[in-house]
This record gives sequence, C-alpha cells and structure tokens, in this order.
Amino acid sequence: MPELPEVETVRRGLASVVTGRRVDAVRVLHPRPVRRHLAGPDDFAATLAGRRFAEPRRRGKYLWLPFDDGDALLAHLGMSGQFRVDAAGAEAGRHTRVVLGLDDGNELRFVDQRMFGGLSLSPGGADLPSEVAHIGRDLFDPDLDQESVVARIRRRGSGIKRVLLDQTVTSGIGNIYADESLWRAGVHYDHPADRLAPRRVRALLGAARDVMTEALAAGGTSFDALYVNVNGESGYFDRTLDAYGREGQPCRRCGTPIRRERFMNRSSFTCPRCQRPARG
DNA sequence: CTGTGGTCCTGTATGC
DNA sequence: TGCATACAGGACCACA
Repeated sequence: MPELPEVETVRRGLASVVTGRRVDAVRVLHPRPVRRHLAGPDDFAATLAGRRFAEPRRRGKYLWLPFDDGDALLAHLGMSGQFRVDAAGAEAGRHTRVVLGLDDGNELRFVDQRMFGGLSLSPGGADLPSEVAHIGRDLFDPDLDQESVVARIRRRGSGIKRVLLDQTVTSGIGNIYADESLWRAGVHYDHPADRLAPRRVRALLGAARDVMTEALAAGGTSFDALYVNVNGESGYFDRTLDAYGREGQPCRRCGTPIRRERFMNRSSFTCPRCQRPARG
C-alpha cells in the first residue's frame, strides 16, 4: 500500500536511473493502466517515444516524471503499482503492464497486479500536472502552510481519520500512516475534527510527519511483494508499526490489546485505552 | 459547499 | 477437493 514514504522511495530510485534518459519504444501490455489517456494505448505509446526524462517529482502519493519538453509522465501506484528498472532482456513478471525502453539498454516497467494505479501523459505538466492541482501539499513540502492545514482540518465535522485521508487537505497519508499517527498522538479515529483543539491537531500532524520520516529512512513499509523499490526490494518499516495490523497484540505504551474496527469500509487499529472516543 | 457510500481490480485466505 | 465469499484499499464519482 504505497503511501508517501513508499512513493518517495520509488521517486528517489527512479531519479538515479531515468533522469537524462531518452524513451525509445513503448509497449502497452494491458490497456487499463493507461485508461486516463483518452486517445488510447497506441497513441500513448507513440506520443512518449523520443522524449527525454528530467528529474522525477512527487506530491503526496502522485509521482510524475517530467520530460525536458515541459510535458510529464504522470503516475499513481494505486494499491499495487510498482516501477521496476531491468535490463531489456530480463524476464518480466506476469503483472507487467507498460514497458518503456530506455536509451541505455534498460527498461522502465510499470507493474501492477490490481490495476488501481495508472500512467498518463500530462501536457505541460513538468512543474505540476493539472491532474494534481487539486491535491493538497504534503507534510514534506517546504511550501506547506501548516497553520492553514490546521484551520482546514478544524472546519470539518467528520471523523478526524476521514479528514486525514482526504488528499485535498494534506496529501500522502493513507490507511497505515493514518492509524500510526492517530496512535502516536492518542487521538480516536472518529473524533470530530472540529472538536479537536489546535494543539492536538498540530501534534497529530507532527506525529504523521515523524512516522513518515522514520518509514522513509527504513525504505518504506511492506508486508509482501506488493510494494518494492525499483530494484524489487521490500522496505522493513512494518517491523516497527505500533498500531496497524497489530490486532490483539499489546499496545506498546500501555499493554492493552490493540483493537481492530471497521471505519469507512476499511480496518482501523486503535488502542482502546490510549485513544478514547470523544464524549457526547 | 460537505458528507457518504459504491465502484474499480486481482490474489490470497478462509468457510462450507 | 472445489466453489463461494471476504478482504486488502486509493481515488474518483454520483448523489443527498
């Protein structure tokens, strides 16, 4: 489940291997990941050929590979998307969906089992694709105005986890890091956002930034082969998760068994003692 | 505008 | 053994 630290790990991996490389032939093996390219898979392949990559960029969970002509290849990994860089002759896995030949004999391969992710060409999108314009700045963005994020969060009446997962408020947080941040800050997932004091919201955002910084240093979180870096290696941050996936195991702060509950049609892991629901 | 719930996808795990 | 069902969930969209 690629969230900000995993996408940033991929971005860094791509930066060292695709920057300055020219795209040769492109093969689309499955049409779904290029569904946002309305002119179709063949046009997608033809329009990419011959362009040269600049340094990959990211906002939240969106990743884009600018070309030196001002356009960009926009990517979202969805649930299970991966970028792999392999020698052109190397065997490709069965979930390989799009292959971009590069001018150094390598191939950039977009691999995606569940195909929630995808690629598209963003005209003029080198600096910030229009498709990403509605996404809020993430907590690693030097231009983030944190106090305006705090204010936006506190204008919302829904549960705080729903607001954390709203990528237009601040981006990059998914189900795993939402649960981890809430655990660290001692906040219940369904606490109405507009009933959290400003200092608690600041603490929550600080916790989110901390946990994602630590995850990034560990190369990202992974439970299986669904998230890997561009060399096919998994991160190991899952060994240090405090809440997510720890149902029945003792809270590392107070020893109370972690509880799993359904919220927004997904699992939420909380400590029933450290994260009390709001009263009323 | 805000809030909510359905939908897309496939592989793995579990139940009968 | 085999079939059906649940589950994983990010982004988007329809609708109240």
